Amino acid sequence: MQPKNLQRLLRALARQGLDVTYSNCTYSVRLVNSVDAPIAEVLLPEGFPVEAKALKQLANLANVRHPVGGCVCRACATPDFHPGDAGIAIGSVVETEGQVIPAAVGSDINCGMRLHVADLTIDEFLEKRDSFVERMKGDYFFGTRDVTMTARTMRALFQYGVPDWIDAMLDKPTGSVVKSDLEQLAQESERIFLGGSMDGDWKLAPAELIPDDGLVRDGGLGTIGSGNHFVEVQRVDKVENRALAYAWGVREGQLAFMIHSGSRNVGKYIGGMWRDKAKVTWPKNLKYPESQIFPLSVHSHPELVASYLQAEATAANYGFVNRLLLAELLRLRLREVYGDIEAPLVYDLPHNITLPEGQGWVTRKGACPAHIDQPVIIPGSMGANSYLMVGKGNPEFCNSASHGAGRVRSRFDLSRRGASQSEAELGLTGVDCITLREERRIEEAPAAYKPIQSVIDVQVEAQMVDVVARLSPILTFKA
DNA sequence: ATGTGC
Repeated sequence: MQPKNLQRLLRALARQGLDVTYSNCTYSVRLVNSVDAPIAEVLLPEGFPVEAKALKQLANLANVRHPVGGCVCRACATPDFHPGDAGIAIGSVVETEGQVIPAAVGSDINCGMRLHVADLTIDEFLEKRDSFVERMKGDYFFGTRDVTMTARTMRALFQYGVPDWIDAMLDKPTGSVVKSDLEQLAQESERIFLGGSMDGDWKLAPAELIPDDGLVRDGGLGTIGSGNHFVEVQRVDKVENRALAYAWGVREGQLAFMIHSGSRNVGKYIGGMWRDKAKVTWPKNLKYPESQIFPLSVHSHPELVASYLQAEATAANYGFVNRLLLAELLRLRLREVYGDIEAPLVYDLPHNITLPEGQGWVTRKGACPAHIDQPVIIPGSMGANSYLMVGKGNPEFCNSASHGAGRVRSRFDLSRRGASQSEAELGLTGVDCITLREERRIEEAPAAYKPIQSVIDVQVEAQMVDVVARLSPILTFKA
């Protein structure tokens, strides 16, 4: 950006109550009237406009402090940063001590990414594409999937996630998923972030999903969800780090599939409930903070902090199992159509979660953990490349990376004006999107997002991550 | 993000 324009922009931001400086693709921001709050940093690819609303939301987040005790030690945002409609920007990371901020995770708890590879060439895949797609449409769109389980299995899922869910399934097998190899699933759980297991309390999960006995009727598990969620078949296009790709079982030319989904209605329920519970802990004699972001303080409500973390964990566990089941359905159909091929898990990790890190907690909303030597999965928008990366553990950006390319046009804007734009203008030419809803293709069209390459490049330059492999899209399921 | 809203 031209220095003259930049100066004008920074002055305009100052008039909106934001103290912003710029250096080396990084905006440093805080509220003008809050010099004691930590300065939050935002890395953005050069040439992209910075959104005042998102900067204001980030500065608000950095400013959250429970009057009884607790603080934000650090806040930052990743280059896919954009405003969120619940007062927290997507792409925000916040480190706290003595307090947790339920709203900073929001309702999409344990939204995350899962990647598998398969030894099948693209030509072999495309030969029977239509038959494969029809089966997947049945599973993902028409509810022909069958992932029933006993009430006891559901309690195990909420309490400790993937490993205990597998144990309970082995004990009392139910539903079509028993056709898959549960022992293999148990071995694979070491390739899931935290083993796919967080310390939950099933009593804090939505009660209607846990009957006293009998089978659970749950419409959420094994469903993609809407918005930017997807299941995509891809090709391993280019390996950039041969040693790591080999260690992770990834080779050029392989078929891959990538899953972007979360905890569905469970996270929505838990997130909404605890955002409200946090508000109630604000001291009665003090006026609410202007940001309307409420923390839970360890100093005043230690039992609520512990319960919130356990409640969040039930939703996180549900999210891990949901992605596992989405992958398992795909793997079952892959075997039906293409024969008995392996499709091993590469990695599964969340980008919407609170984790104990350092002296307190790190809460990421639309930001991927990128600790040193750990796998990172960054999806591009529909029709664009996705990336398997490795974390570099950069403390300046809270050991984090982006969770995608980042919106530049709102869903509303696309649904209102997108319909009148051509396929080419929306960047949809050549995109194979399987969906029952035409508006989904438009709302999530490539034109709604930044180009992924510049978002990847700026993070590599900032030493947050390195590229391991580039993946190109073959076809995308969007519900 | 959400069997949604503008």
